Order: sequence, then C-alpha cells, then structure tokens
Amino acid sequence: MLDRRFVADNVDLVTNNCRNRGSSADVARFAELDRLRRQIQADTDRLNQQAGQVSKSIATAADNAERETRKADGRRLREEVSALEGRLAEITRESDEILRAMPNLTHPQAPVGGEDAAIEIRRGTTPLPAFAFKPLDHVDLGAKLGLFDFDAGAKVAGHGFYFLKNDAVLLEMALQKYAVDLLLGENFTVLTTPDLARDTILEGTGFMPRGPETQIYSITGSDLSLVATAEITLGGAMHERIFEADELPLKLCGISHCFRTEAGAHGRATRGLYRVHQFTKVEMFAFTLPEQSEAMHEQLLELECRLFDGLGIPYRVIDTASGDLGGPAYRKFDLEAWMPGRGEKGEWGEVTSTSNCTDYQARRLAIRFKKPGEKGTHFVHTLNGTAIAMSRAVIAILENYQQADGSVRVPEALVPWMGKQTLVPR
RNA sequence: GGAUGGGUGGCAGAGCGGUUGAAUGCACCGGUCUUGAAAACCGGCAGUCGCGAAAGCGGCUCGUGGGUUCAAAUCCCACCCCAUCCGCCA
Repeated sequence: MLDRRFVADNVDLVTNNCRNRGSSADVARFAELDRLRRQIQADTDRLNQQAGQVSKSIATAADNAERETRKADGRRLREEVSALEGRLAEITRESDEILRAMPNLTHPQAPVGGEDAAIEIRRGTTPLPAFAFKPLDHVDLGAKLGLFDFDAGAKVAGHGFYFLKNDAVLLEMALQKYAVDLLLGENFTVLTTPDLARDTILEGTGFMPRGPETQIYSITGSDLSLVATAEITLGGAMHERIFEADELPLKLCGISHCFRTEAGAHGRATRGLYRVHQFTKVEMFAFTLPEQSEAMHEQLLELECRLFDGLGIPYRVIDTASGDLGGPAYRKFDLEAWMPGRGEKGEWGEVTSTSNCTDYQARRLAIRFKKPGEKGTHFVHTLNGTAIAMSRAVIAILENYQQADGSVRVPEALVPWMGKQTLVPR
C-alpha cells in the first residue's frame, strides 16, 4: 500500500506509474475522496472537542437544570458526530479500496513496458552446455532415472501434483542443505515456517486470497490459506512489530511448501515439474532501513547468483519491466536458468526472483522502526528473494547435467549431500 | 474437541463510569554527581489522524465490532486471538 498522503499530493506521478504498471486504479477519484475525507475529519474533530467540553462541564454543573441543558447539548453534538462518522467511514472505505489496488512505485531504472521490455543485465559464470546429442527434458530424464511419479500425483491430488522418488528426494534435500548452509554463512536466521497463514497476513503481504482470480488455496470454514511462498509467513511473522533501528537489517531465510492454484495457466508450459501446484522453497526475506534496501536488493541478487554459479547452472539475470512487476515490488530481478530440454532447442526458465518492496508491504503489515531519541516511527523496507525453488532447480540440474548415456552428473556442490557423483538409469 | 484464565503504552503491570491517554516498575533519552563508569537523584519518553511553514493546537485509539450514557479501558452483546489443563495424536 502506498502512503495516502503521498498519493494525494502526487496524483500525476502516481497515475503515470499506474499506467506503466498496467493498473487501472482511479487515482484522481482517490485524491478527490481524500480531500473530502480530510475536511470531514476536521469537522468531526471540532464537534468532538465541543462534546468533550460539554461532558466535562456536566460533572461540575451548578444545579440540576443546568445539568439537563448540558446533557441535551451533548446529545445533539454526539448525534452530529455520529452522522459525520458514518460518512467518513463510507468515504474511507471507498478510498482505501482504490489505494489498496494501487501498485508500488517503480524504480527509476526499471525498464518501462510489458514482458518483452525486460532487460538482461547479467550472465552467470557457467557457459551454456554444448551437447553432442539431442538433450532430453527433465520429464524424460526423470522417467529413465526413476525420479518422479506424475501419474500417482494426479491420482492422489490431481494434475499438477507429483511424487518425487529415489534420487529426486535426495536431490531436493541436498539442495535445501546447500542453500541453507550458504545463507547461514551470511548471517541469515533460518526458519521453517507454517504452510498455512491467516488471510489477513496474506493480504498484508500483498496476496489476494479468495477472489475470483486468486492463485491461493483457501481452507473452507476457516480464515486460513495455504501459503504461496514463505514470503508470506516471514513477512507476517513481524506483523505490527516496531524495530529499534539498530536491529536492522534483519535477514531471515525460511523453508516452506508453496501452493499455487495456477488458475488460468493450463496448457502453457505445464509439462512436468515446471508449473506445479506444490513445491518446496528456501526463501530469503529482509527487513531494512529505507536507505539500506537498494544495497540489500543487490545483496540478495548476488546470493542468488552465487547459489546458481555454485551449482554450475547457466543463467541470465533480468531486470523486470514495469508491467510485469507484482503489485508490491518496486524493482524485481529474475534469474532465468538455461533449460536445454525446454522447447525446441532449449529456453530460459525463471528459477528465482528477488523483489524490493520498499515500504509497500510494511505499511499494510504495520512493520515499523524507531530511531533512538527520535519521536514517531517509520516503515521498514521489506525484500524477498528465492534462494532455491526445488522443482525448478531440479529441472535445471537434470537438463544441464545430462549425458549421452542418459545418466546425470551430480553438481560438485551437491555431491557431499548426495553421497554420489552420478544418477544412473535404472 | 472440552474446561478455565486472559487480551491495557517498547516490555511488565495497576486501574473496573467523570481532569486516566492511562499509576508504578523496567527499558530508553537528556541532565546533576564522578577521573570514567555504576549507583543515586532530577527531567523527558505511546501511536495515529487532522489543521499549521513551524512552534503548536485539536481529534481518535486500552484485542475487534456494535450497544447503553452527556460521559466507557471501566457496564452490556457478539466476534477474534492468546495461554494453561484435559482428551486425541506425529
């Protein structure tokens, strides 16, 4: 959520931003409502003040007659207040609705436009693989190696669910250990998080449960939903928290399952593990002072790069264009790994993404900080980044490390956790 | 699932219809004292909204929403959350 004051004072800027973001939020209408809101607020305050004075004077009234007159005054004033408050609530509700639908501001360097406008800003250290054979995709490789059971997944839970088997299980555990170890070395606090969260927490993080277009699974008869990412729980963990400035930045890393309905995504890249309803993810999350967030964003990106360079997977980094940013993001970098088995001759596929949400989530979640000796509070900045999303990482590993005989080499960095160098066909 | 207790400022914890936005303690900030520190003492210290260039002024907020009243942290209703014990269970 943006600062209402800022929006009211910068209608043109915000309108323009909304246009770049593909949001149809009616900024002008908001500004008009907010003007009205302030005026009614001022009127209400004045009446309340009068009513309060009347109340106090009753306790010290000279006689009964005066007391009764005063009571009548008080009654009348309170009625007026209550009428104004009704209008105020109505106006606030409408303007809040518009405000909440507005996306965050956009980093000045982020490219403007749709998906195609994204800019490649970096490449990983690993070159694209050159195969002397036609590379398979992860589904075929998995079949040879006995790694997945999609049929059983579909039978048990429907299309988009799967069982990992044998070495795939070890691979997933190895990836988690690899990621967590690296982050522990970078002073992250590691957590496993709830896989469910209250709807209020989802909303605070910028996710919309229970709408017609929701990507969120909800639990009927409760206010709980399955989380789409640990970003929700890690951010939610600090709901209404007021930090001391010297506690920041705070870096968390959370392991959770992630559940996504992927509504409307059928038919497009749905083969295998690429787009699934459930996967496991190690997520990074940071709370920072405003002036620290850009550097932290770089740091999170750097860690993502280090993780995938360390795995020996080729990738490129994308500076996501304005129209493709989620609502809360001020700027977003995606890591796209090379997936040789995708499409006709290999394609880039998103494996991680890191966003600087500035104060957008913090405002809704009421996560603030105070500086010693200073009155008042300020909103922290929040950032998130994927360390490793298991399903996508497994695709990238299998497809890049495959060999002519159908076996798959284990990335050097994972050998200690896997206890083997190669996955061999069964 | 059952029973009980409870939700008040950064924390702990009083208050249970009328100068209480809230005692007290801790923490924190400033000062006195001290070579320095500690202790002691003095002073300050909630958030938020509105008006204002600022100083400041005013409103609202004691889990949430409603009700009673001139007046509610205090009374009534509903809901939410938390803790403990019992049951079940990995």
